[in-house]
Formats: sequence, C-alpha cells, structure tokens
Amino acid sequence: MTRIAESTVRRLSHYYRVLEEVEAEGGRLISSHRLAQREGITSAQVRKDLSYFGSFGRRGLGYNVVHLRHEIRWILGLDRRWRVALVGAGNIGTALLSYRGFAQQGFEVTAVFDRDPSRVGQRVGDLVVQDVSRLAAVAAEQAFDMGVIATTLASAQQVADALVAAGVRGILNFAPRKLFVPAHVALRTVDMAVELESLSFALSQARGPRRRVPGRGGSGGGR
Amino acid sequence: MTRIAESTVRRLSHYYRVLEEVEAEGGRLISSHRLAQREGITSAQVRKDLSYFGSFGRRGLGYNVVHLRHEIRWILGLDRRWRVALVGAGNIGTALLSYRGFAQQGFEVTAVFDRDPSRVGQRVGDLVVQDVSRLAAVAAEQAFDMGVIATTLASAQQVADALVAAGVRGILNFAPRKLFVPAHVALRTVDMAVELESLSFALSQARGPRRRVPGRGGSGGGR
DNA sequence: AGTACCGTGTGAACCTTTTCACAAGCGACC
DNA sequence: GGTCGCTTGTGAAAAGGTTCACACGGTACT
Ligand SMILES: NC(=O)c1ccc[n+]([C@@H]2O[C@H](COP(=O)([O-])OP(=O)(O)OC[C@H]3O[C@@H](n4cnc5c(N)ncnc54)[C@H](O)[C@@H]3O)[C@@H](O)[C@H]2O)c1
Ligand SMILES: NC(=O)c1ccc[n+]([C@@H]2O[C@H](COP(=O)([O-])OP(=O)(O)OC[C@H]3O[C@@H](n4cnc5c(N)ncnc54)[C@H](O)[C@@H]3O)[C@@H](O)[C@H]2O)c1
Repeated sequence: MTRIAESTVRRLSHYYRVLEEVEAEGGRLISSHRLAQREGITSAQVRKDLSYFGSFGRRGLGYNVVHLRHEIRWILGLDRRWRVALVGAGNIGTALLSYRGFAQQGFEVTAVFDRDPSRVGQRVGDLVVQDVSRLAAVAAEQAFDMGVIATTLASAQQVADALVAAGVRGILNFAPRKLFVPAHVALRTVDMAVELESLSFALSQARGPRRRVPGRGGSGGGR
Repeated sequence: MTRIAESTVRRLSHYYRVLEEVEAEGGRLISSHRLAQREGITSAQVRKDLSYFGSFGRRGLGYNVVHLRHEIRWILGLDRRWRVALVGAGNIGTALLSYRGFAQQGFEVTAVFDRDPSRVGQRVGDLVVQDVSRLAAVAAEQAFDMGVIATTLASAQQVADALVAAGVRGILNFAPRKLFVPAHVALRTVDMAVELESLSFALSQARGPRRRVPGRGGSGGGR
C-alpha cells in the first residue's frame, strides 16, 4: 500500500466533522459531491481520499453517514484514548486545558508540567501543575502517547528531547521553531505567526513589485 | 510572474526567523546550505524559494544576513503595521491578546469584540472588550486590515461575514470549520484538532490493517 | 594574471498530488 | 426484466512542487 499524503489525512479530519454534523442533522446518506461542497473541494478529491482506505460507498447512492464516520474514526485512530502530557502552563497551555473539545475526541491531557515555581502546584482544570523535572517519573507511571509543547521558544527543543526520552511517539508543538526529533516520533507544529505572515503576504501582493534603487544590483549589502 | 506557492511563503517565514537568530548571534553571511540545515530542508529549496523574488545572494559567498532579512521582511509585508480585530475573548482570544510576539512583528490588535454581556466591558491587556454589534462602527474608525476569529464554532461563519462586511482583507480563523469568504479575502485556519488527529493517524499506522468481518462487503451499513 | 575553490541561480528531471473522465454498480420505476 | 438516472471507484492526464546538476560569477591566494 502506498504512503498516505499528509493532505489526505487532514481532509479526513474535515470529512469527519462534516459527517458528525450531517449525522446530527439526521442525514443518513451523503454523496461525495455534497460532502465536497461543504468543504469547498471537488468530489473526485473526496472519493480519491477515501479510496486509499477502502470502498465505503454504494454506487448510485453515496455513503452511509454513520458507517463512513466510524470508518474514518477508526482510520484516524480516534476510537481510543490518547494520553497527552502538556508542558508549559502559560497562556496557550491553560487555554488548551480549559478546552473541552479535545477530551471529546479522545485526547486526554493527564498531566501538566511547568518549570516556573510560581506555577507548579497550582490547579488548572482538574490537574495540578507539576515540576517539569518530574516528567520522566510521571511518564513511567502514565505512559504518555503524545506531548504538547506550549513553553517559551528557548525551551522548546529541550522539552522535545525530554518528551522523546519519556517515550512519547507524537509531539504537538506551539513554539515557532523547527524542532528536531527522531524519525519514529511524529511532529506537528502549529505556528500562528506563520499563518499571520502568510496573510500579510497575501495582503501585500496587491502592492507593486519592489521599487529598486537605480544603479544597484540585487546582491548588495555586503561590504 | 508565476504565482507563489503557499508552501514557499511559509518557508519564507521560517527563513526570516532563522535570519533573526543568526543576526543576533552576530553572523554576517549565510549560505543556502546552512540556512537549509537549520530548517531541515535542502539548499536547493532555499535558493528556489528566494529566486522567485530576486537574486539576493552573491555567488561563492552566500547571503548577507541583514540584507536578506530585510528583503524577506518586505516580501512578507512585515515592514508595516497591520490593524487586527479580534472577535471572541474566550480562552484562545485572551491567550492571543496576552502574547507580545505578534505586536513585535507588526500585527497590532486594536479592538476586541465578544457577544457575551459578562465579557463586554472587561479589560483584556490594554483593550476593553466591546460588544460585537459595534464591529461595523469601530471598523469605520479603525479600518482593520485583518480579523481573528476566536469564537465558538457555531458563530464562526457569521463572524466571518461580519468581518468581511467590515472591510477586512484577511481572516485568521481558530474555529474548526471550513469558512466561506469572497475571493478577495485571504483566509487561513489554525485547526488544532486537525493537527492532533494527524498525530493520532501517524501513531495508529503502526497497527495492522482493519480486521474485517468475513462475508461482508466494504460498502455495507445501508439498509 | 592565473588558478582553485565556493556557492548562487535556474532549466530540466523527477516526484507528488489533484483533476478528469468513464466503466460499472445500484435503486427505482415501468 | 429492461431501461434510466445517479454515484462510486479508479486508471490516466494534468498540474504543482521539489530536487538535481551545472554554468556562471565571485573571492582568495599565489
Ligand atoms: N500565546 C499566544 O497567543 C501565542 C501565539 C503564538 C505562539 N505562541 C507560542 O507559544 C508558546 C507559549 O506561549 P505562551 O504565550 O503560552 O507563553 P507563556 O510565557 O505564557 O507560557 C510559557 C510557559 O512555559 C513555561 N516554561 C518555559 N520553559 C519551560 C521548560 N523548560 N519546562 C517547562 N515549562 C517551561 C513557562 O514557565 C511558562 O509558564 C511560545 O513559544 C510562543 O511563542 C503563543
Ligand atoms: N481553547 C482551545 O484550546 C481551543 C483549541 C482548539 C480549537 N479551539 C476553537 O477555538 C474557538 C474558541 O475556543 P475557546 O476555548 O476560546 O472558546 P470560549 O468559549 O472560551 O470563547 C469563545 C468566545 O467567543 C464568544 N462568542 C461566541 N459567539 C460570538 C459571536 N457571534 N460574536 C462575538 N463573540 C462570540 C463567546 O462569548 C466566548 O467569549 C472555538 O471555535 C474552539 O473550537 C479552541
């Protein structure tokens, strides 16, 4: 079987949401075309994505909503609980903890760590912030599947290393930096600055090309 | 000139960060190879990305750090201030407001809106939360360039519509849903659930293919 | 001035992902 | 049972993005 593209996986998440909604609305069947419409993509894309994993539809009819949702749920691994360690109980970290959406999809934050003594010991939601030095010890008990990095930029790589050492197989990183992890550890980075800058670029495209100082090559600046 | 790929723009953001760091470390020149190494990509990719915008390097030498940083700064439109309206003063919204990183890159949140009467009037950072019904009126004064949607899922599309009506040309969306906006408005979505689910998928790949009930086609589920 | 070395900029090759287009399956209706 | 309309699943084509590989330009050193 050929490797699945990251973009396909991300769309599966979207299909899953749509299916949840359609199910709630009472829809029993949905065609690739209508599914695609709700996501603003083509129906061929939907069918191709699903075809990598099997044949879930019925010709002339479409997909059974409940069935397809369960299939995608299984494909994405959402049919189990994932134990998640959160490192960094700052702005982002506490926002994530207060969010109930993740637990609903099976992502259960079972421990929070920080290194700031003023935060350690405080309660955040149902959890008490622990000192990050206890990460290895707690991991031995709880066997985290994933780690979330919500620390300051400067600590991100060392926290990643600690999480890897603690045995996580996946890391979600909020620090705006490239992290290096072993090949067997999956890494995803949420970089809001990149998104904003991408917007900034898009909005700047309206303006004309760079006005250049005449008589000056493009290379300059060096002495 | 050919359209610039979104992936190229995102990498430019990363190059920009690396250049900031290298500059802080006192480096004057950097080769595409070393720049690539710090991002875990190939040097050809770096050169290709930059080549879409001009010739910024010197053969045999590399790129002048300060000069290249300024070029990218200009390309990404970070050489000006962007006025940003934030809608939704909940967990994510307040986390964003407490973050100083954005203002440093020129993204200035100049107004915050919510519809919850218990939040309206409260101070968050330097700003006072206003009722979302005032969005149009405030936009007339402040001329927002971009909007950030940090509201609940159910409100996201109507808030997007309101922001578009208020004249923003870019939207950063945190609600996990596909939003529809006119072609002249740039939209980027930060969907943390998708990221987590992508991790979940990656971690699930270890397990074998789906065990199927024998004697049952792939299509089933319908009556 | 000549030679050795280095690194950019870029066409071409390669690889990946998306879109096209259609045969084949399925239900409905006569 | 036959025909019609609808929709899937999928090879093949197209589009898009990345990597290769090298000519060319530039520095350094003799
Ligand atoms: N808040 C935002 O809106 C926002 C937006 C974009 C990016 N980010 C990024 O997200 C990350 C977190 O941002 P924030 O605003 O929550 O920052 P914050 O300063 O509020 O929180 C960071 C927390 O991490 C803790 N920490 C630092 N080093 C640690 C370590 N080695 N081990 C354990 N804990 C450690 C700190 O004590 C602090 O509590 C930063 O990297 C930031 O660049 C934040
Ligand atoms: N908090 C997280 O960690 C997290 C993670 C992933 C996704 N999200 C998404 O981000 C969004 C915000 O999450 P949150 O945790 O900050 O939620 P929240 O409930 O804390 O905040 C949402 C805020 O939006 C306001 N709001 C709702 N409808 C509005 C409207 N029409 N106009 C103006 N304001 C309105 C609410 O009054 C509330 O203050 C949600 O869509 C959520 O799915 C949040």
